[in-house]
Amino acid sequence: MISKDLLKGTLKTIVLRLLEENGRMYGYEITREVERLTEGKVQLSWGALYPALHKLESDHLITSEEESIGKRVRKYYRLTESGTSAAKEKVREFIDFVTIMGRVLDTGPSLNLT
Amino acid sequence: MISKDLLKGTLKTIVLRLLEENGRMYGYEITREVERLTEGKVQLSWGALYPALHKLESDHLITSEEESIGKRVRKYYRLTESGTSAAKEKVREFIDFVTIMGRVLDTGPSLNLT
DNA sequence: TTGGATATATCGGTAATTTATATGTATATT
DNA sequence: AATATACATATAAATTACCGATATATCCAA
Repeated sequence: MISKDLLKGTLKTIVLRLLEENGRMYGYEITREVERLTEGKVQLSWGALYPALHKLESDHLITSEEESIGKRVRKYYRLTESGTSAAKEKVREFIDFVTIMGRVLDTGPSLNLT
Repeated sequence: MISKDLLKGTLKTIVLRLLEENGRMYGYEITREVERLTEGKVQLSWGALYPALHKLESDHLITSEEESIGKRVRKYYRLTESGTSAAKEKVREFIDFVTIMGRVLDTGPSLNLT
């Protein structure tokens, strides 16, 4: 299990990057995919994810389209153009962060940036 | 300038690791050292640092000794035994975090862990 | 003598997140 | 047939780390 404190501030980065990678996804699917990729070490909470998706949408970084699955409604999200830029920027930001932290923590060869 | 959101949760890791590296340091010195190491890209705030130091002390991870510099009092901190373990653990935790995030963000060769 | 660097400290407010709760459908188990 | 679990979205209250501002005081150089 990854420290929740460290995960703070990474939610939007994760969402944007997954959407960039997969084209379109719905909320529940995003949490599943994160669990799969992290072997259960990261579990997004509904209480954080859905408000984050709403925020990204109101900021016009993603758009949604509802789809009916039987009687259930599923809400698919995809990146807008500015969302795509935002995704790239966020990932770059994260890499910068790790680079700098590696210097501060002097982690040596265990963390190599190219 | 590194995103403040991302920096959340890293303060104690930074403090513990710097103390591990340098033996003993005082608060002001810690902020200076972080600024130096990050070329100004990370600036710890007093409002975060001092409470964090107090917390670490009350958790017995660090101890303090006051030293008089002229009429000024300077408060040096150093790791306790459990603080030394905590420092190693925190750094390990951070590396785990980065490893997992690299997988989620699929950052490719720009972020290599060994 | 005035400003900037040194040095520690507290406090109000903010914002992201957690935990809990709500609602309803679909499917598998017993 | 009943029950539990997975699917699926959503909100609200409480928590908590952190930022920005403020306070206090010394030292030193221009």
